[in-house]
Amino acid sequence: MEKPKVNALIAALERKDIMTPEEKAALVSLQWTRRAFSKGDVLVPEGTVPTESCVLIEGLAGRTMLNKEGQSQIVALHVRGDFVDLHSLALQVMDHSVTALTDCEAIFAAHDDIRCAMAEWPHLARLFFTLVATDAAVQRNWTLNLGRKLAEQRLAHLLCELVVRLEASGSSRDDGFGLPITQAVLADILGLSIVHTNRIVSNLRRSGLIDWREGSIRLLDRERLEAIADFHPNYLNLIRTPR
Amino acid sequence: MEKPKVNALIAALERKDIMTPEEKAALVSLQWTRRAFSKGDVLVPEGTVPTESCVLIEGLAGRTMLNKEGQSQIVALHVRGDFVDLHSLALQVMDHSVTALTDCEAIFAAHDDIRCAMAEWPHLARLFFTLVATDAAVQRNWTLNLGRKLAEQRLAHLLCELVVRLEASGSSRDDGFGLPITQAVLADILGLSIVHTNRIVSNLRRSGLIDWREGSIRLLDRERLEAIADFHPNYLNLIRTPR
DNA sequence: CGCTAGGTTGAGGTACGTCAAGCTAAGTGG
DNA sequence: CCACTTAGCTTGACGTACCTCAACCTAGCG
Repeated sequence: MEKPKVNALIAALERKDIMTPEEKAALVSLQWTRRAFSKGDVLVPEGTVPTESCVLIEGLAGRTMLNKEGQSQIVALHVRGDFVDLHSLALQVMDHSVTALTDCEAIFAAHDDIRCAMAEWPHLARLFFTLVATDAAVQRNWTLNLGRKLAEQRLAHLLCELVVRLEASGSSRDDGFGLPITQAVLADILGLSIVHTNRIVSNLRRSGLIDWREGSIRLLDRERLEAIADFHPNYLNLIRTPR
Repeated sequence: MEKPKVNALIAALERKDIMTPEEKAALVSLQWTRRAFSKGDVLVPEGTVPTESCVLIEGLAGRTMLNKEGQSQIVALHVRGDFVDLHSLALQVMDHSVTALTDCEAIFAAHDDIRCAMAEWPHLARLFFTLVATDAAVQRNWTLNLGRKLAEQRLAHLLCELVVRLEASGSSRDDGFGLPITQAVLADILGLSIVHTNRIVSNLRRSGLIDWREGSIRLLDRERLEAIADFHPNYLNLIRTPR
């Protein structure tokens, strides 16, 4: 595994706290395997018991769950640098799948190796702990969005969150980023029907708040979007601090 | 701090994996402070930066978030034995409050002490990691419920989840448990209005599925409730296994 | 006895879902 | 080059799950 790939993870961790050279070396020296996925592929299938965890190096991935009628809900999104499947280190059978929403690249390391590194480097372990705690904080916000916000607020919140996360990972410039997904996928993220999703996207377009075409979106007025969404980025834990 | 209080936490951890006597001793030897809270009190306030974490010893606590109109959503519940505020070890400013939904008792330990114990006992650290990962798994399920399930299914799912968690913590017998909360609080958990919450509670009552009065609820037909909710307890990670 | 918190019910409104049709752009085969 | 198909987007009409407002009821309590 060439080093540049692992750098996306190291950069993500260094957004949380400064790392020692030894901690970085420990990460680099893990036996990483790189795999490429096409849009629609499954990175981690439901029902399996993973023995390795993966870091997303490129693309957009989603955690997909189904209700009993077969409707799907994407309960979480992952971007470049996210340690997507750190959870599986602690959990057993996957109760959902991780799927590629766009073409993706990911690197995988064995659970045993990760556990060894965590035992040897307690501060590294705390950084991993921070990643899982941050994921949980994002998940709580999504819960609030689905429980107590209108469709348009939900969409605005999603876009505000994504642009901040993508800026942090170096995948957004000028309030814009690649978003090559269909409105059907967006509907599954927002917990809406396709038709209603289309209508609120149109609303934001007509209000001059977003420009979304050919797989790229630009937020034309972040201040107003953040006001609509009641977006406060604290929960993303992007401030570097001793942990 | 007398030992019996810490035992609720040790019991919760031992539901995940066997612990060594040394690990238990390390937990017991932490400087725990016990505090009692009345219904409605705040255990951990929004906007603060906690320097200690708490374990719930008795009662029901909720994580409460607000939308900009001031409507509240309870995004997570905690029962006896839950390490409620382990997250704050890794995070900074609280973006929500933890409140007592019933009278509660909790024990608090300093972050620094917990970090020391985790550095010294890597397996203990992995168990804490498992707790946070499990919380996140529960949160993903709530996201699915709010996004893609009808009100009655949501309520059924909540009750099925609660009875399993309370059985595990020894607070439920014969499919019943104490639930001394108002329907207004239940509405904030389910993301519904009070009126509609009342209607679906009445539905489940009339269908002979639940008996809820005087602060106690009994699930009269768990099989049918689980079918309505599409409830599969795997995600609660209650199987003891090496972690 | 009046007050209050909580539960219950009805009537009407709204944010969303469902169904259906038509549109466009890209790809495919002749 | 043109039919033809298909995926995705868009719009209209209508249905429904849930919300809001309002009234009333009950039990507990000072």
